[in-house]
Amino acid sequence: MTNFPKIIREWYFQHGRRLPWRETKDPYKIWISEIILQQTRVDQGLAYYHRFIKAFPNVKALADAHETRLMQLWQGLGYYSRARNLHHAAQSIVNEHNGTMPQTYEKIKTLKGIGPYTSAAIASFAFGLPHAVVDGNVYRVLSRYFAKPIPIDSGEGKKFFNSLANNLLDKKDPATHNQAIMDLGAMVCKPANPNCFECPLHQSCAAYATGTQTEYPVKTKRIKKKKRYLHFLIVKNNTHILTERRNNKDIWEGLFQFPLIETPKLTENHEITKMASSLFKTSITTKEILRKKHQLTHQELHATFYNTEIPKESNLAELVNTTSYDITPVNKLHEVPFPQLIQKNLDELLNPT
DNA sequence: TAAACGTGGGA
DNA sequence: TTCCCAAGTTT
Repeated sequence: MTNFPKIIREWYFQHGRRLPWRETKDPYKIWISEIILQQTRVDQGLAYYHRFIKAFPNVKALADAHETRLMQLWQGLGYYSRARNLHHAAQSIVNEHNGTMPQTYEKIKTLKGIGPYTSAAIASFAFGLPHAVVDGNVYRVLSRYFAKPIPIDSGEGKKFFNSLANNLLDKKDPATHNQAIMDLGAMVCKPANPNCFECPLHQSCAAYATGTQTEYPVKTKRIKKKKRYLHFLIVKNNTHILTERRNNKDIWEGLFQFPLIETPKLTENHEITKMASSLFKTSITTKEILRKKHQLTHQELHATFYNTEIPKESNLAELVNTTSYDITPVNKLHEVPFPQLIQKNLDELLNPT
């Protein structure tokens, strides 16, 4: 038997971080914080949390919002399906749960974007219910502490660590216990270079005893990346510029971009000019202005941006063959939620040197 | 069940 | 530069 819960609890009272979503029991705020923090570091999510709560102080405000407004607030945070799911879930809460967060683990988990981890987090933090959170931190802490070589990305591993975490859980104060084990993972039992000397558990940690900390957690899958070649066309006159919303089941769904031509391999400018011409009613030329490589988890994006040379006084609506483009005032461009690949290069694209 | 979904920081 | 990975979920 172990006094694991008692040890991490005392450590947490001394060393745990004070974070805004820990100062409240409001299920709404806890929910928002948990979604923001999925696959995201506290440092990266903190400012987004404050902006989001300010813009949407309650579930009704969120449910009533326009999706593009959500995307503006989420811009730069990544995994944009989180924002769409948040919107969907807010409407479910308003329409089917009388505007309040459901109060059992199973019911919370039925909401879009809420899986086992987030449901346990909300259930324990907001309602004090005895459900152990199992996130990346918990997998790491437990797999090291017990030196368990079961892959955490297997069905067996998930089941094993979930039941282990629940067996260890302090049923009298699940909220503190859950915060404690995650904080320990984030601050001490870190992925690389864990601070074992200051870890309250090191005397009984099986990995520490054998110096094998960095061998855990075990994972099986390796990710393979595919390369994509994206060609964005800057089409603007004196006042306006063409944009389009990404709607297909693909990266950046719900965000905006400049008119895109995608090719299966690296493509020369004159080829792009030919392909671009079919989008327009008059003949145009394209001039390359910028190339960027952009890494995603599963894709390596090779982006090329082109200035499309058109008469300064062109009527953009009459210039193009399709209605799938939006005609956006250039002075409103800063309000458009773009992926970082575009956002980070906006100034250079609009004022090419 | 495996694969896909973003971004930025650190080694 | 390149790789790993961080408060996971969906399909």
